[in-house]
Amino acid sequence: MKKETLMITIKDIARRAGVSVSTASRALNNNSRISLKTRERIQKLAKDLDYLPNYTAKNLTRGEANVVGVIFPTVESSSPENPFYIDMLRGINQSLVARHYVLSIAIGSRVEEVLANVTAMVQQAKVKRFVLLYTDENDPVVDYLRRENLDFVVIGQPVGDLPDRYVDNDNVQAGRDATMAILQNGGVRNPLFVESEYEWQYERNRRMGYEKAMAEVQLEPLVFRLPKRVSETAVEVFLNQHQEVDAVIATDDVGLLRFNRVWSKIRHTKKIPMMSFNKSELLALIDQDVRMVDMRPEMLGSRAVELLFTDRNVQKLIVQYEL
Amino acid sequence: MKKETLMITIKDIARRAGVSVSTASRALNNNSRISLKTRERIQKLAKDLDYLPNYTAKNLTRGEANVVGVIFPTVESSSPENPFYIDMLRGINQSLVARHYVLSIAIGSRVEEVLANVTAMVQQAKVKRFVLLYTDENDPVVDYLRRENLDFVVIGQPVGDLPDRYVDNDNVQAGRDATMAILQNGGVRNPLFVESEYEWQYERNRRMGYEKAMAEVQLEPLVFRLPKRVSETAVEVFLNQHQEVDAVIATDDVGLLRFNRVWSKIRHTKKIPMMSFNKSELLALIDQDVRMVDMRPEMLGSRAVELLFTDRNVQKLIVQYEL
DNA sequence: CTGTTAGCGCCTTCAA
DNA sequence: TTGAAGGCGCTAACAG
Repeated sequence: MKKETLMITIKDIARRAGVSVSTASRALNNNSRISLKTRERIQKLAKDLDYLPNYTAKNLTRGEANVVGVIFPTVESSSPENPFYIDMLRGINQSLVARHYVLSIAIGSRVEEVLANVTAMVQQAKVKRFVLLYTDENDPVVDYLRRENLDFVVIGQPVGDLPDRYVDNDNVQAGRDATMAILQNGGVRNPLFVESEYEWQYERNRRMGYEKAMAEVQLEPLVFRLPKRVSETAVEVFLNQHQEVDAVIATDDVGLLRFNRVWSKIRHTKKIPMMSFNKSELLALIDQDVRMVDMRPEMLGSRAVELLFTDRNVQKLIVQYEL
Repeated sequence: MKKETLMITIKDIARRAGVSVSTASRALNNNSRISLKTRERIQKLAKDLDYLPNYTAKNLTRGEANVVGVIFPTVESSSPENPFYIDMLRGINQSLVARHYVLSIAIGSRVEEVLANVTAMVQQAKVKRFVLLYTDENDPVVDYLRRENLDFVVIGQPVGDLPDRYVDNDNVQAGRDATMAILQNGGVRNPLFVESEYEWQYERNRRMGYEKAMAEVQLEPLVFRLPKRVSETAVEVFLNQHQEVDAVIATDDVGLLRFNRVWSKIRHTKKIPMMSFNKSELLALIDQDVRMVDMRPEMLGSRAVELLFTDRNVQKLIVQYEL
């Protein structure tokens, strides 16, 4: 083993402070059994000596690593190709650094890979806490976490009525607010709601909000689900049948982009208000008046970590979006 | 400390095998000082008992964590909002899992955050190996890694002529091949090269390849740099001045999308061959015959890890792209 | 309130 | 070729 150049341990602290190692340890951990005076003295000394605890040693005695595992969806189950994920990572990491924890990730192209990854983390690296960046029904990974009684928090509302803890936006409310906002534009009476073919939970919720808003103002809701294949015809047919559409709310940027492609082709003169969720540089590519609801992915990430370190009876946290 | 339900240690193995702990340890590490016979016997026993080494303990004695830190660019220095990164992560992780290593990430919105993140990893978590997902001149993070003599590999060719080890595609060759391929389309004589405003190293290289190819076939190269602001006018002006353009090679998908937006507006009848680097679902949004060069980000990731675990005099690895 | 002692799981020098 | 003993840095049970 290559010797560290210089590395201050509690031993050094103990010696220099003229106390035993255990006292030093307790003082550094702010144990109330040590007199406040010596605690402060030792903590100051530690700071002066630039003491940094060795977490690999701590982990050994704790039986848990100072690591939170972040689990990515596979390509099939979701779309990890989404910038949203990077933002969430940044938020997660920010909260972790503050707690002297480290972010580790589990990622793979198939569920089995991911599961193997997670079990390795648990069994060999002693990771006990996880953040899931997706929800999926009958997910073997979640099954495993539950079975092993590990701590985990999901980002995004779980589909069933499961007891898992989660962090999410209030997507129903967001859908409603977005609709109301777009109706502020003078004369808008027929905003179209565009959703993807995947029926994500958040899409369902945003649509509910949309429908709620439309009901409130006594307008007829109109929903279009983008077809699986990226083809123009379906959209074109729909738009021809619905000449009345005078605004659009899409569940995400790519959806709006797909829609706009057809719109600008067959209605190229006409500008209408458009709305999307999540800010994205892609929206700059749309030659329309686009507004967006920022779901604040960073905040979702950092709140997830907070929830993870709260006692287990706190079930969920809602993150406020920004219009 | 919560007691583990059941956890087999080398002690158990040693006892059941009737040998001492040190022999068990050595046998499991395939130390040649132990007779092949007992080595095999003990390894078999370990497997039968589902023995898994405790890496937090190993790490303590090794003085190094079984962790590789993956460092993300900040938003300013690059664009982490790129799906490319997720693919690289997947590749990196795949190689790491095989080595019983874990992937940790350092990410932040400002360089200082990232640097703090990295130093914490080094000092407190004993991480000694890193993969950088970006290159930047005068990067304090790289400075730190060099100064501390830590092992790191960069993905993407470093700008200066620095001694850092890196993994990259042969972008010059890729640019040449892409150009040659597009020239195969009957009648193409004036393929335009579209690059971003950022002057990334890989763009420069691809352009070099493009210019090389054009020189070889004695055609006049034509390069357009997208303006910073997402505005149509510059592109439009350029296209009006260059009616001859009959094919496009863009350095990335968003660039092609931006270009195509104008193209389809002012030349909407005309279809031309287009080419982009990196596969991307966004390209499906272009109503043209688009081909792409797959730079194989997963492979870049996994090769980076291999390089990281090779002795330091191997300087670089080139990953083959796919046309 | 503080010190002594043992131990977490594994590795490695030293001795046989 | 193997074993005994000590140690990595830190924590915790038990004394005093």
